[in-house]
Amino acid sequence: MQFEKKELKKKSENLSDWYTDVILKAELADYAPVKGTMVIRPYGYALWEKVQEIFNGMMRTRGVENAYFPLFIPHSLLEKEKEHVEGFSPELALVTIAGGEKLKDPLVIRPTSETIMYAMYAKWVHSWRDLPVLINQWCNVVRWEKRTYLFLRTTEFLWQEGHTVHATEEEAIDMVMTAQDWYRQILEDYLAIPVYQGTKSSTEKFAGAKTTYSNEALMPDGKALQSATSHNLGQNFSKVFDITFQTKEGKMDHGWQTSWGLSTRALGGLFLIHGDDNGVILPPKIAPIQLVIMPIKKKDGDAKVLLARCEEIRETLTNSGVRVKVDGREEPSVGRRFNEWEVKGVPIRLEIGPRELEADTIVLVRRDTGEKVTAPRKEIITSVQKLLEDIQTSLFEKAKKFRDDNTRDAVSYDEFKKIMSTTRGFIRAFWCEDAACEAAIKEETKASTRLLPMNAKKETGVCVHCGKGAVHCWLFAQSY
RNA sequence: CGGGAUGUAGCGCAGUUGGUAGCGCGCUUCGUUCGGGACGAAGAGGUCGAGAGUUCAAAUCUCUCCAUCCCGACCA
Repeated sequence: MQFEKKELKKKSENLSDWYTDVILKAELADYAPVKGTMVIRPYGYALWEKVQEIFNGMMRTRGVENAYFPLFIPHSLLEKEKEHVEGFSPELALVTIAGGEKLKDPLVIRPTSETIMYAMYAKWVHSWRDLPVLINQWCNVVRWEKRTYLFLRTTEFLWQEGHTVHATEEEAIDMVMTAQDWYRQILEDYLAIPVYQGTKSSTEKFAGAKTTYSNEALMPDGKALQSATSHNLGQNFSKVFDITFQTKEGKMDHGWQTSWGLSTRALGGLFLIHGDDNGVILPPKIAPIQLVIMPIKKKDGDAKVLLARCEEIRETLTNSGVRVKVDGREEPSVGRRFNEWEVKGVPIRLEIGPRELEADTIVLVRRDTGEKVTAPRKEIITSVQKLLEDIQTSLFEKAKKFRDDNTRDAVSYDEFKKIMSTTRGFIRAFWCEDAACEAAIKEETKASTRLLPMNAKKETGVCVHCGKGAVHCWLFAQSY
């Protein structure tokens, strides 16, 4: 519950120590008994609920409905799509004994739900009239990663996975693009995380997908975080799962499918990007508490009047849609409580004491800059709303500037290597699109292809590694 | 799965040549405080990660486990 600021690690000194420290101290999450798992504590979960609320609203505009499919998947079902099972088998958790008996067909704890959902879709889809199928589920998935990290890579994590079936490929592609746009909005407009969007190389794409679209964000240490992905599955799965339908013309066809997911990992990116030495900084649009009211009590002041004023302010702001909390605790001391809210990243602190009561003003302090302003109480709603907007915008702008400043062109391989051994960040470079070259670059520099930017024009160039002809500039970076 | 490190009060740590456990913070109670980490007084809190061995005696020495964290290969 309590913490010492002097124990708080500096973000500038050691990013990963700082990150872990801040997550624990801000009470966002805590380590759980099983290695690689974590408890998402109420304050952290509130962020996830906010993401759910926003994303559900987006999905509704396209008629995507929520449903729930089982946690257990028969291993035989997973094996149906060859690439898919190969992609996931190293990280599967299997249930081999249940009810005291050894199972003939082990149960897989879902690493993703394509197989179980599509086995069901096959039962439900017969006619073009049954299409499109537009289903999303919010759930947990398990991937037995060797190396884990709070939020960014945990053995079990929460996500949404949307799975759709369409009558035509055009419609499926349109769905994927829509999902990509939703992700851009969530990441950029709400989490204030600027992203590059584009397609994955064939080695980096989702196991079983025709095309994978990604949203890549840059972290302060110059590594890229894949923050959400959308897949055009083509007919790969519908063919093995027999999702067939009769067209208007009376012909049989396989459904055209998409799947797309956003996980709690995005929250990890949020903490990494916006935090500072004093803790996390939450963008106002996603912050569970946008403003905390701190009454400053004085021995000779009238506590009742002060607290009544705080209540009044709370009500005024709440009615205008601001998420407010009054910190009327007697202990610990004011300074310490200031720091608690700073670690938790509450965007605005409102201070009110005898001076403000006297002058009928309030003091507003920004979490991101520390800037302190006094405003007339009458203008509180506009002052607060403007400040919240400013904070939201400036967090995004700051992150975007960092991302842009750390996106570089590499013409030669020496240049490429130099960037990777110094600043890292995104590198734009020609690549021949040969997987062997990609692997060699990764081996030698740690950088992998992140994506081919959307609407990338065909150009004439030579591969930064092998010197053979190349038609596209790809984005490279070391990934999380 | 390789490499490194660490397990002693809630957290951070100390504990010498083996002698039966301590410090800081936090926690509880009372009082005075409160505009950036207040103060006083009185308290509570431990199978020293687990097991085995050596010894009159083990937090300390030996062995075997286990767990966690960090660094690499795999990944949202």
